[in-house]
Amino acid sequence: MFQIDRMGRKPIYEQVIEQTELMIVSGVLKPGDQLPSVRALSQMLSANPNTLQKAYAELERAGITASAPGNGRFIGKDAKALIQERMQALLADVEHLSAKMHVAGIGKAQVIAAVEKGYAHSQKTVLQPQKGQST
Amino acid sequence: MFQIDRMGRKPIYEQVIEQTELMIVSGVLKPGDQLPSVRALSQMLSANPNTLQKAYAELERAGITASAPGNGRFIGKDAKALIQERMQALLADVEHLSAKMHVAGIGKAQVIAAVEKGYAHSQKTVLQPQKGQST
Amino acid sequence: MFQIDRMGRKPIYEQVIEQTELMIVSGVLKPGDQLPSVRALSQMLSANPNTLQKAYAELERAGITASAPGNGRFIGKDAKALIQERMQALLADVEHLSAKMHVAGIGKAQVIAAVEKGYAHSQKTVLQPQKGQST
Amino acid sequence: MFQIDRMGRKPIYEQVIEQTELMIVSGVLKPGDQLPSVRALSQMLSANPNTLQKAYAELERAGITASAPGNGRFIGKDAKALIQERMQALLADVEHLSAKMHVAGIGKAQVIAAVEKGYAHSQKTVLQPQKGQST
DNA sequence: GTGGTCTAGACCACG
DNA sequence: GTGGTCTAGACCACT
Repeated sequence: MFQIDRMGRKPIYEQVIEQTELMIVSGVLKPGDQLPSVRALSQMLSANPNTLQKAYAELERAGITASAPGNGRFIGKDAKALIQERMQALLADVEHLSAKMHVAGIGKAQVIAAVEKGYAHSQKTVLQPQKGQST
Repeated sequence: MFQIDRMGRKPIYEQVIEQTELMIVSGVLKPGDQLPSVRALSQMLSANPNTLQKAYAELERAGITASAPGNGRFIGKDAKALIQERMQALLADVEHLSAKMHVAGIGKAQVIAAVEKGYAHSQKTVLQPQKGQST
Repeated sequence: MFQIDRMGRKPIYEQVIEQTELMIVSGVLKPGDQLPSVRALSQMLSANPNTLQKAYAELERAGITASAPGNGRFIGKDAKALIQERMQALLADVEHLSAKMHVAGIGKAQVIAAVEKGYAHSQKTVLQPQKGQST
Repeated sequence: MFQIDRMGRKPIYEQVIEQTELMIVSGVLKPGDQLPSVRALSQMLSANPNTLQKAYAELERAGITASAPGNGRFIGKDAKALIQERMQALLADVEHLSAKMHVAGIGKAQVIAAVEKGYAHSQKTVLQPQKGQST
């Protein structure tokens, strides 16, 4: 269910957040679904419960999940919309990367080809954690 | 000459590296040009000399600069080519971002529009440090 | 009869207590009236009987209700007075909130306007559980 | 500088957040000021560094502070405005409390008197942690 | 020195 | 069983 990369700069809790968000936005997890408990998830990933607690806390703060103490943690009603909205910010990243590549003399065609490739392989690619931002 | 952002996750030494590379690849700095000394730069940026030493060391390790002890530090002959090669890795980032956006339901057209925008404003954009990689 | 919010910080048993008190103090429930049994209420709210047991126990401890074993649970004679007395403590909360707002530069007029608004809409407002005490 | 109440429901990290915000909004702390380091504060309050880290992280997430790793943590430029905006939410609490008191038969005059009292004693009151929300 | 992350283990309140 | 808070102690990267 989760795929964690312990090496690499990206902290575990961020990976959990990102993958949870992707599962929501891609429909694997739906509003009302219950998330694995911190303890259960901590066993699955063999990570410390506190680390997962931190991940979940951040999802809750963003309004993506809601917790009912004693009952578990659930995906909120507007989770998908909230995430999609935040994902719009990725466009700014693409823009910035494109600017760098332009300056570096990389043809626009190559960049667009990369975009196409991403759209083609999305399922396979997205659930694997990326190795490390090369910037 | 350098524009650094003290707040924000990207470490100062990485910002110095990136901006130096961008200045080389965009032709502002040419092979044979001399870089400011660690001490001089440390005053310009009011940053710790160790920090800049680290940045320069990494540039040197990558073969981008060469130091003639006692004479200063210069941009290497193949600097531009080396950097361009490394920048190819950015394509993988674009691909990964595209995959995420596909899953999030963001249209391919929007992504390509962002690419176009990046290619249009490259000069203005690139020298400003980006706020934070959302990935 | 009861309106409970499962998400949100306020525990269910406190919500039951508070709403029971409000119904008493507002005259919806009168001394001698019988409360629903733990089992019945647990079905109505689809909540754990232990939770409601806890709520009732606290009401009883405060002298607001009295149970005749085997006969049910009834609202005590002085229930209203007792609750009103406890509600005086809310004045301290208002005072504390006012102090914070003063420091924050919020005008006294705005605070008083909020009080007026509360007094105007009391019926509608009070039976809905509040989202979260910001203090 | 900080006044912590270890008993009572309100967690330490929330108390630190609240008191920091109050110090900012009341002008004791100004934009650009440096906050005590997590380690220093952890000694002052004889609390665990992680606890304070959590408090500071939340302030940062809200845009109230900014951290420069290796340099310390500073109060952001718009800190005061951000907090004031959030404090507007307290008006809703006042309104809700007022509604409850109306139902409980507490005179509006008493409530307004409490507001006045709060505005009068704000300095003394606000820096002391409140004992416990009576609701 | 600074902030940030992680582990380990404990305790509490809630249902 | 659940989530939430706290402590203790460690490690890392950055300045």
